[in-house]
Amino acid sequence: MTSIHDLARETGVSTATVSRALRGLPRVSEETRAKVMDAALRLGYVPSPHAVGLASGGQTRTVAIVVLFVTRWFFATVVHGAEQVLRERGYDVLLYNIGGDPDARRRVLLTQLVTKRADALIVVGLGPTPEEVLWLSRHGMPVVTLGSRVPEWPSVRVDDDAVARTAVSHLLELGHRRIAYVGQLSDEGLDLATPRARLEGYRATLREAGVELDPSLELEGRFTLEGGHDAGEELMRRTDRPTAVFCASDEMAFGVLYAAREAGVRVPEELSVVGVDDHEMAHYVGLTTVRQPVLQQGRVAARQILQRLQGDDREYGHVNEHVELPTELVLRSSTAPPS
Amino acid sequence: MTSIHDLARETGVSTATVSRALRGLPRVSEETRAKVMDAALRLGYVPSPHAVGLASGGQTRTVAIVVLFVTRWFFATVVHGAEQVLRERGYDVLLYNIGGDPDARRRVLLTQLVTKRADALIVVGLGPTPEEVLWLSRHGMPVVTLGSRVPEWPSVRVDDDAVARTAVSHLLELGHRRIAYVGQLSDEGLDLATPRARLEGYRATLREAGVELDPSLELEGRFTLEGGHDAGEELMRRTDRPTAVFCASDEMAFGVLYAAREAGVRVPEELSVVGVDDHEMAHYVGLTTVRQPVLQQGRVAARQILQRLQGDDREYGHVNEHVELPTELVLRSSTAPPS
DNA sequence: CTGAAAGCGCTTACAG
DNA sequence: CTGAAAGCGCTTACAG
Repeated sequence: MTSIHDLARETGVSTATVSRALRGLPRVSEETRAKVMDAALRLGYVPSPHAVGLASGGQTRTVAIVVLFVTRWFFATVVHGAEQVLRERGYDVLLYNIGGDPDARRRVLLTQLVTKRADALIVVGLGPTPEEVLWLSRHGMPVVTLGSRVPEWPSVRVDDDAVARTAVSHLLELGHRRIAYVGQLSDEGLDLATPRARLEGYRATLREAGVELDPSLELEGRFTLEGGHDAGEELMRRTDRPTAVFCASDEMAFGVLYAAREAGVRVPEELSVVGVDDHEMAHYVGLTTVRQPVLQQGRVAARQILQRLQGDDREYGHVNEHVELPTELVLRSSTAPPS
Repeated sequence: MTSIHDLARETGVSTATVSRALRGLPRVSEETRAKVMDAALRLGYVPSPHAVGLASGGQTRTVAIVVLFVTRWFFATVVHGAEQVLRERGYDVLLYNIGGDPDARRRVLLTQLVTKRADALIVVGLGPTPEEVLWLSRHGMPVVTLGSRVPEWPSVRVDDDAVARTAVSHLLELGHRRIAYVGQLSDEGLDLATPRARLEGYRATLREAGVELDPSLELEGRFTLEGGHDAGEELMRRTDRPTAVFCASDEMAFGVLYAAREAGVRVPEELSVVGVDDHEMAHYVGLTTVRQPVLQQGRVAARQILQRLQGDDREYGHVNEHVELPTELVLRSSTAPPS
């Protein structure tokens, strides 16, 4: 591989001058610059990021994104949004998909990342533990969280409590009293802020409306289509079937809808279903849902990181430390008053 | 940040010994090793990847994956499979989502990657141009392609021609003669191998069955749900509606199914629909489809890269240069003989 | 088993 | 405008 020395030899100047010329620094004569650029092109010169990084203080121009499951619509969309903004600004994206494995989480967050392979980190969907906050802070890693919030770091999210309240209130207003919840009940050692907040929001809204909580109406849906379908089947089998279901994600809601159809339970006449996200498919299946801006959350998180890294408030305006994006109830044909 | 020098001073040995001790190299006394390890832990030592890379010949332990759209099920799943295998072996994944933008493609493939930020590259869904092959080869970048094939590099894929033949033959055998195609017709400057191969397969199968090709039956579906829906609507409006549709992806097929439902066209009585992928949702909507192993393609591509990078055939067995994974027709309720 | 020294490919004051 | 030289944080023969 051709190095800066080859260019120096080729053009008859010093490596220092080559370096300046290549990077467009001032105080290089146009003639010299042209000679150097030409040689670089001819010899197919490409700088070594390792050498550049070492010599100029360790920047990698890389941002790591840690997600739970790239294959879920929410996460894939967030990554898409963040990657786009970061790449525009010349940053590369290192993707870590921890896939619900607590070990992987530990390895990535507590070992891998601190290895200085990225300048900053976007954590999506995980509520960082105090240990993680301490460790990453100690190693000087700038972090923004997406979908959860800790006081130490900037964050982007929607108000998951409000999301649940919106959905459940809608069902209550329609006259439902037996309302099931399909979400994620067990954490499996991961700290997942979102499922917990939505479950709490569901419970609180019912309680405040004077509806007694029924633990048998809280089902595990694993935040997947299949999990939602399993939960739906379970619900359809019951003699005291609820009249409505609040699903903490659209993908789970789709599963419930399919289970209902298979069981011959009509939606919305016999069962109302509401989801969260406004997944691209929600429109087509007529799912009432609480829409959240997903792509935008990814973009905002990326901007917060860039601001932190480059400190240019001018370009992005003032980015709040804790950004909370609005959500909105989208009425479609999967909800109606109980018959 | 604490460096190898701090550890050397702290433990009273040379940096050379510290380096050996840290990396578990032989010829270090147990006592010394323990002292060094202890100091490293106490001082929170983390090696600088830049320094390591520079000193030991430029390896980054990073593999780049270039995809078209992370948000599409196929790509997200491939990334998931590849990332998992790579991370297990200690490699990080750099994700480039070029999003159908030819400029982004140029910038990433022809500029960014060659910058030595990754040891190797997995290209997903793009048919590399001769220029790209030449350029990346010249820069010594190991590449494997997924979903396309060039003679110069290993590849993993399914036989897209056979995929289309399977789907269309199924429809022909059911007795259909007017069979539409929904896929991607225009390339927009990207070289997409898959859409082209499926379209050609569709045409060839019809031709060989003696069915005259009707250009008005080839519709643009952009490989998205919405694109499929648009194409579906267009088809439903026609007076000479086809009796069957072959969609080059399940997501487009879902769109067609929704369009049919909205138009009151019954599936499969009045319209047969077959897709490609076996998307997780296909089962629930009863879509007949040609299943391809998606996760596995990602895993195999990762293994091919690792083999190339580490040259250990033992662990992975012999990995063929060009791997073609089998596909299979999955019969469900969206296809039937024309009425 | 351990150390001194060169070297990886750049950048960056400091002189001139 | 340009160059000599030190330095970034490691690894790696080479001696001992």
